[in-house]
Amino acid sequence: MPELAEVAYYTTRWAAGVGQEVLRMHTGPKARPFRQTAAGAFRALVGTIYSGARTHGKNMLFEFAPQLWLTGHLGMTGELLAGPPEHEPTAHDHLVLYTRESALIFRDFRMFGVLRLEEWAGGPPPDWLALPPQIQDAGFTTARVAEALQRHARSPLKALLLDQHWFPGIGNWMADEVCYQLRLNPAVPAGTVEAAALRRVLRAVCRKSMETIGRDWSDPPRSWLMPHRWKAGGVCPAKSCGTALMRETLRGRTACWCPLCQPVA
DNA sequence: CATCATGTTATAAT
DNA sequence: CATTATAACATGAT
Repeated sequence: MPELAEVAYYTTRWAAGVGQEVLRMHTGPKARPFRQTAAGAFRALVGTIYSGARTHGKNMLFEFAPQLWLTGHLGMTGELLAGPPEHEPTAHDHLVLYTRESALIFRDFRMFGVLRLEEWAGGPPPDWLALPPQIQDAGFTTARVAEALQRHARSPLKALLLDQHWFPGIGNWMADEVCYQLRLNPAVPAGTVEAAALRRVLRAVCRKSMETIGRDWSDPPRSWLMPHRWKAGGVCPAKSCGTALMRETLRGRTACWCPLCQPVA
């Protein structure tokens, strides 16, 4: 499920444990969520203080003082929850951190998500700091967008938008949304796209998503493609359009677009 | 039973 | 080497 704003929202659910000591923890029996850091290593979190979270695209960083950092992402079906201190882990709760007042839960039935633990003093670990500029950041310049478009000139626009190195946090529905708002077919070659316009739409979509979904899971505007793209019989929300939306597999993912507003060129 | 799912990554092909 | 395309991963819903 999670893209930029969904990931941001999920991390806020762990705010229930901020400032509290980890009294005990639970790791589930499945190895896959722990393919990068062995499950046993997470015992080191017991006795630390959970001091807060931040996100970068779909990546999450949680600080446990002193100098332990829990990182990872939610894959396709991951989510974070806060439960009562007596929470009984379900089959899909791969990590549960218990504080005096709450249980911080990492749940992911499909297990494409991953959890890592890093020890680093004096701030976030180097691999976190080395992540590329986020779309919301000042460093996300038109020149950078232009470089991405040029280097992947023959790639379909939507496929490039899913590249986390260039467009951190963009996932399937956001990529479709950006194409829709640009009135460009998802399959147009990236090399034909105007960088400044793409940057403007990307930033607008990210900002509004964070203000709605990211803040309280409220709905993005009805004028967006997003609320219509999966509905059976979904139609283009543009005024005086109403055309049936198209769906087709592009580079292994389902793309959705309006054939009238986003013609194939 | 077959198909599909809001993601990432290794590997193959150009 | 750089870029583009595909398959695999694991599980549940339809």
